[in-house]
Amino acid sequence: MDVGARLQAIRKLKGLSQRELAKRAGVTNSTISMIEKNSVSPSISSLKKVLSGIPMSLVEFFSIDFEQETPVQVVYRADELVDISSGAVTMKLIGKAHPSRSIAFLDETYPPGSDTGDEMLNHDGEEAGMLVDGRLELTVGNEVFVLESGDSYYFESNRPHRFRNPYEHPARLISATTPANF
Amino acid sequence: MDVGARLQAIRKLKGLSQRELAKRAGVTNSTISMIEKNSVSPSISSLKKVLSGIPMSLVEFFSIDFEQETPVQVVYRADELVDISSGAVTMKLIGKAHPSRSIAFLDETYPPGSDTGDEMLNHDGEEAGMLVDGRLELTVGNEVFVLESGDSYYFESNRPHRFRNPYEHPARLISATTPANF
DNA sequence: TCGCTGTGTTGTAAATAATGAACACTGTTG
DNA sequence: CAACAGTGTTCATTATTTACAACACAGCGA
Repeated sequence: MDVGARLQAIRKLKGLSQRELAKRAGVTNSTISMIEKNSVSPSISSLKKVLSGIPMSLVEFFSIDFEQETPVQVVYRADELVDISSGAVTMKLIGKAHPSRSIAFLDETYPPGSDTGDEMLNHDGEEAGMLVDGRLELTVGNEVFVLESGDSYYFESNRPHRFRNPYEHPARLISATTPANF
Repeated sequence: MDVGARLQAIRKLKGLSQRELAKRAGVTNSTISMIEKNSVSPSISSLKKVLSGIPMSLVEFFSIDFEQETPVQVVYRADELVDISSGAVTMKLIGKAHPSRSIAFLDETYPPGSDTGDEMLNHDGEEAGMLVDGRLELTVGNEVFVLESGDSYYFESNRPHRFRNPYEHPARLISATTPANF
């Protein structure tokens, strides 16, 4: 969805005219018009100024999702999960029919010897999980933990982290990440 | 945090020089320089073009949080979870030491005959969960489901929902809700 | 040392966006 | 109908941003 259509949709949702918004934002109505018609690409400062009249932040502006479809499916049977595995680790995603999920809820299985590798993620977000079977090694930052069945974790996704199973038995982990990066 | 500092921080995190990023993005190095020094306010299309060389979306760009989180507890042992039970249902919260959590990750146990009652939740958000033991009845809207071990669910929190265990054995559910309402 | 390659920082000219003042259109009101 | 207040659009001018090219500086190897 382009910037113009986005702005227009938001403006109309708020019940504002181009002139009204322009007045509140401290710009001219023609500016709003041009932006909405995509005949210009506004500068960050301009768009910020315009949005201040709503008011709305840049993040909100680009995040707003206008699709508000009613999610059809609620329950997913054990054999209905989407397999998004990469490598040895089995990852099954819950809620495949959900259009714009905000949680990535996974059922993960780490066979002996498996490893997610070192990830350096910068984006915002948090993740939590609980080990329901087996034993698993978790590294967050420069700390190494050994999770036993029933143990859990919670950390910021932007901290470098890694899961590894150096043990003899497979480990089963149920995890949740937000925002969903799948 | 301003746009210039933000771009510079991200660029350096990715280990790119101004020229390298400029080349990947299809702009000139001076553009990057000016933006980072805040001597200009780039247009949306320009910034988008620049970010495409990272690559990164506008949402991500404005969302990234550079605050170095104070190291908090990462791993929670099985006996360290916070019991937030109300009534017969046992609910244990993961990540008690986490200052401002965005996920409520719970280990829930429904004894035979237990029931969350009819909840009409107004708050926004989504929730997902997986049944790891027993059998549980889930009502969402006017639909009733019977979850077996390994089954899962995903729905919008604002839909009326209810969990109930009319069976003989306790049911264990692992769930995630966002945003966290605890 | 010199030359080279990388870095980021400037001028100046060309491209692009914002303003201010029109325009055309609609619905309302006397 | 005619005057009016509202809407969004368009155009010439002004202001801002971009590209291109040069510059200054730092590290490195012959």
